[in-house]
Amino acid sequence: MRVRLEDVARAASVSPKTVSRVLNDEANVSDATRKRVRAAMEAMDYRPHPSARSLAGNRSFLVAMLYDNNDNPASTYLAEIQDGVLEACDAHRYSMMVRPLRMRSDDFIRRLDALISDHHPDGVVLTPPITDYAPLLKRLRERGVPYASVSPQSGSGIGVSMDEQAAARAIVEHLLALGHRRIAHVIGIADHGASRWRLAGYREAMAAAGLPEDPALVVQGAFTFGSGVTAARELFALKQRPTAVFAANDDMATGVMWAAGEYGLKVPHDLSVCGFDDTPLARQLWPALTTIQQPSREMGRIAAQQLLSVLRGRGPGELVQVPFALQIRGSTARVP
Amino acid sequence: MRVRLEDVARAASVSPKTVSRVLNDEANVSDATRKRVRAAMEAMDYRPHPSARSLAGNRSFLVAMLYDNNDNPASTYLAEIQDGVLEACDAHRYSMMVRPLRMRSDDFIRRLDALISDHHPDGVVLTPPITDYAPLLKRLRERGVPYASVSPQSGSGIGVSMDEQAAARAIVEHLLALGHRRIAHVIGIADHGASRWRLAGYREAMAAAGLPEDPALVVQGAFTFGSGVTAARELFALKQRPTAVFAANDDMATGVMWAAGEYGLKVPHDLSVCGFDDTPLARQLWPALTTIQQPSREMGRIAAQQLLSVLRGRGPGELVQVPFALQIRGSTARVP
DNA sequence: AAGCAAATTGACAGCGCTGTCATCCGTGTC
DNA sequence: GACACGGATGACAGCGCTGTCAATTTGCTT
Repeated sequence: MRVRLEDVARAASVSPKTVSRVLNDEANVSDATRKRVRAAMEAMDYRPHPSARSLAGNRSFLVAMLYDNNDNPASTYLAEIQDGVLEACDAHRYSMMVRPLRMRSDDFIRRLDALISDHHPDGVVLTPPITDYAPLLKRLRERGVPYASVSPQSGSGIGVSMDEQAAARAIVEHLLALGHRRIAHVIGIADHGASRWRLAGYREAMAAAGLPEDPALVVQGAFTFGSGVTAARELFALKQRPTAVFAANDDMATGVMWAAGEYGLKVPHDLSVCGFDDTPLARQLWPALTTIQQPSREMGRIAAQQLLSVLRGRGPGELVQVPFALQIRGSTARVP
Repeated sequence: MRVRLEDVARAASVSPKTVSRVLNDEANVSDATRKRVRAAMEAMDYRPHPSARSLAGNRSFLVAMLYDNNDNPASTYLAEIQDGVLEACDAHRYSMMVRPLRMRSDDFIRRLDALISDHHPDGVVLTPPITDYAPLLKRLRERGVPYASVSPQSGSGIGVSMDEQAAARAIVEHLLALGHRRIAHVIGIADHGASRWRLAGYREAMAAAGLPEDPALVVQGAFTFGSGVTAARELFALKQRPTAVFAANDDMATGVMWAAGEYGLKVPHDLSVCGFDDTPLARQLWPALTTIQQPSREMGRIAAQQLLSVLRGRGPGELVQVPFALQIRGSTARVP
């Protein structure tokens, strides 16, 4: 039937324990033995039984990816993160499970506890916006579950982040360089780190250009297409319309472009628009959207890699900074 | 430390085996005993150790959801299915893992085998378009892994489906009722069941209205926003423009609306547009999109429930048909 | 060549649960 | 009242692996 560790041991003329050592990359196995065992495993197509490993070794080889399904970011973004996490887990033969958690709900902690008790993940990957939810982090530490975060607001811990503020600054500087002065900003959901950083970058660039902030040009959105449309209508109703709009994400930027169409404004001739994220949509629009490319998939992978590094006893892990890329496309042009 | 089955047994003054019986809802336990054991489990907040259960019982309590990451449908759709599957699995304390598989790739079967050998799922949920990939189904049967499908092309097996052809017919009939005669259709990716059914429904409705098919009005798309834009430009370039466009999904319909804006066509005044899926986007557009509501989340849940019914020995499972709902919104109006 | 520490290997128990099979008990039958 | 029978319960081994610790071998040193 199934090939067991014992069978490999017999084939390689060593004890089961030695095969176990090779399987787990432990020290104190001679090169010759290691090679022999590896060959036997290969030849027999041996697959360790995860439950047996887990039961005996008191570890699950399981990583849980947690996300907020209350007001979570675009599903595209999460799907890409998930892909990256999965890729990293696969590489080390860890399995991955995804778990939605309702951040604002009362039984958040109880559900977290249930997750841990029921599935025993060796570690978890946190995605925005739950990367900074204090009760969550506290409980994870109490229960001794290591975690890595994608774009945490606090610059500490392990995981991956991108300098979103610098990216936002860069995109606004791009608009400034095109001669724009009345540049509007559509903010994302209030307490998300992404919203804060992008707003901060906008302000920083405007201030550096010596432009006083005009409160009328900074409007609240909610990361959705619809909120972009609404925000844009508000901006277009102004006596002094902006000549450029920087929306905190691509979905809202698309909404702004949509609203521009309604008002008979041609993009980019009458209005420059830019977003943030470089979703697939950004390239499909016409004109294509100037935006910031955020390597979501890779960020997922890196976060998981850092976590795995800890789980596998390969060093403490770190907070890796990934570079952003300003994608200049057709939706931005010189000021009319 | 951890509460084990043995501890519960002691508390309830029964043997471990009896607790095991209660845990697994087995027969031959008296009501009194069952109640007593349940109470003890509750009181001690007992959580069975999944690996131990799995090892001893030779089952994993794991469901794998397979999807194609080659040309998969919108990530929103998959995310919703995933949510539904997860919900059903949670309800029965099964865990779920997601696995992307590249349908066209050479090592498809090898990867599938690896998945099974490495993780031992008790069953799998198949999502479009891999619901009908013959080599996959064959291998699953060979290895004795039960599966349930979401919207399989063949009307057999267990899982969930929706009468997409009837839905497409209904939406085209809606356009016909509004007086439209030159109705165009934008097809989805060629070999997907969704594309075929929706096209068939379109044809059926047109034929029933006595309208001969005009090949120029049926253009190929690829389920993406961009392909919708391209297809629409093609249609708008026609000497005799359509007065209505039925796109095979909302993303493409959005592309059509976008292109209409480019051409100075007002929706719905100059052009009616409708889609299929009722993605969140459909409601956010202005005008909001007339479309078919497909309960993706629920479909995921139902497919998983059918699978679980088999896994838990609760009957053979069936192919459940869910109803669709025609959502009439602002994007369709009487013919000009 | 003896002596010693370090590297390598193996024996064995046990992780927490379930399958198998034996035992026990209450009920109905004649 | 003896017997059969089915339902309820328990004893015990073992799922496939790893932790612990002891045994053995190797490589140096003097």
